[in-house]
Amino acid sequence: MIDVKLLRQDPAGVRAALLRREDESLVAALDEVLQLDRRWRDLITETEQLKAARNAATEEVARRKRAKEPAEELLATLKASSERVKALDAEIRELEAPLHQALLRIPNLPHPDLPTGSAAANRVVRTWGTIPSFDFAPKPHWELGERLGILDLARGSKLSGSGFPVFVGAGARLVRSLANFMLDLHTREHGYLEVAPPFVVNRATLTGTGQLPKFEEDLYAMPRDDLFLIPTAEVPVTNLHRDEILDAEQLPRAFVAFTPCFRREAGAAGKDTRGLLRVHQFDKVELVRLTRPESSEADHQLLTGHAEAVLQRLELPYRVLELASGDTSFSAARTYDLEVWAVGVGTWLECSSASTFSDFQARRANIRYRPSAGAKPEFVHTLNASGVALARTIAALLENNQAADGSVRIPGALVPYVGTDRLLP
RNA sequence: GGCGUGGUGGCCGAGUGGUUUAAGGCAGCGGUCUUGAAAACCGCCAAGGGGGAAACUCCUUCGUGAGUUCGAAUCUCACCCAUGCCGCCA
Repeated sequence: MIDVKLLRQDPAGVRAALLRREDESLVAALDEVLQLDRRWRDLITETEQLKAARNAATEEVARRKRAKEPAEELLATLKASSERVKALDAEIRELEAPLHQALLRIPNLPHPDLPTGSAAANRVVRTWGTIPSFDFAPKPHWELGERLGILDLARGSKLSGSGFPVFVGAGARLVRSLANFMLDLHTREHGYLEVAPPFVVNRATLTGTGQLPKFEEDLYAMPRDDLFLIPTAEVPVTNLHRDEILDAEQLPRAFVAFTPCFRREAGAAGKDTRGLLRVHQFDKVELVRLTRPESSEADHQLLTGHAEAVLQRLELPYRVLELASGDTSFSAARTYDLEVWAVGVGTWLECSSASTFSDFQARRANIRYRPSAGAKPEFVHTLNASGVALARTIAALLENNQAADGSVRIPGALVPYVGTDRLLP
């Protein structure tokens, strides 16, 4: 949620910042908020003056009752003013719901340093590793996976529909190995606290991180219980401290969680959907940090580095993209995408997204900290990065490490986990 | 699913219609004392919002919502959450 006070102070500045998201409809949304807020403040001022008078009179009634003095004429006037207050309160409540809803649908302000424009304006920050070359035509991962007997897309479709891959044998073991490798790296070397959260969450939790109310269509829902499957571990983990006031010494908090992620991918049909490129369920190791505002930018760099370390140890060539203002997601202020090159499909695959949300999620989820003892609570900054998503990483691993005979080399960092250095057809 | 019990500030916890402007304690902050610390004692310590240049001032909040009343933490109704026992169950 953006800061309403900032919007009141500098509506033109906020409007200009939001327009960098390349969404013209935001002008009307902001105007609606400003108008509702103006009306709300007028009403609240009037009502509070009335209430102050009423409270004073009520106290006088109490005093007279105790002193056994008559209070009938006061009670009569109080009845009238009390009814007036009740009517005004009702009017205020009717304004607050739409005001709050409108605010929840306004995205975060993009960081001033972002390149302006749509995805075409995304900036390559750096690249790492060497793209492998072959003296044969490299196969896509779905062919390699079928041939190795580790990936069964057809039976996944039978069970649940397309986009629900089944990993079998060494494939299932590879999934487990990757999860353990990443969790070990982040807990032992990067200082993260491992969390095993629920995969099913309520509306308040999804509102806290920004998926609701605007993106309900993207979620798998269980209407009978009004619960949803998590699209990412970011949702339950960021919300761990929802409605809490943390001590300054508790920051930064650094969590790592391995969970499945469920995404309806509504409207994405047909685009890059083959094999493991875009699926409805995939596993992901997620990193989440809660920081003091002044250290969030440095933390963002650190966090991105932690995700990169995974790809480096897996020997996967990648590039880091800084997303342009129009390509940065709803809640984020700034995002670096990590894209791995996959030789079989011949494209960059997004395996991680490392974002800072400034105080946007903290404001929604009401996550605060006390800068020093006795000081006013302030909102923390929240950040997260995939560290990393498994499906596309497996696609790249299979494709980049394939041999002419269809076997696949396992990178050294994974060998202790997988128990072999090569998968054979 | 059935029958109970409960939800009060950062935490614990008292409070059944009007000096509750929420007792008391813990934690925290400041002070006295002390070579220093602890202890003891004294004081300060909820959040959100409105108005104001500021000093300050006002309003709201006792799980949530609705109701009764001049007035609700307290009474009524509904819901949510937690918890105990029973039932079912990996």
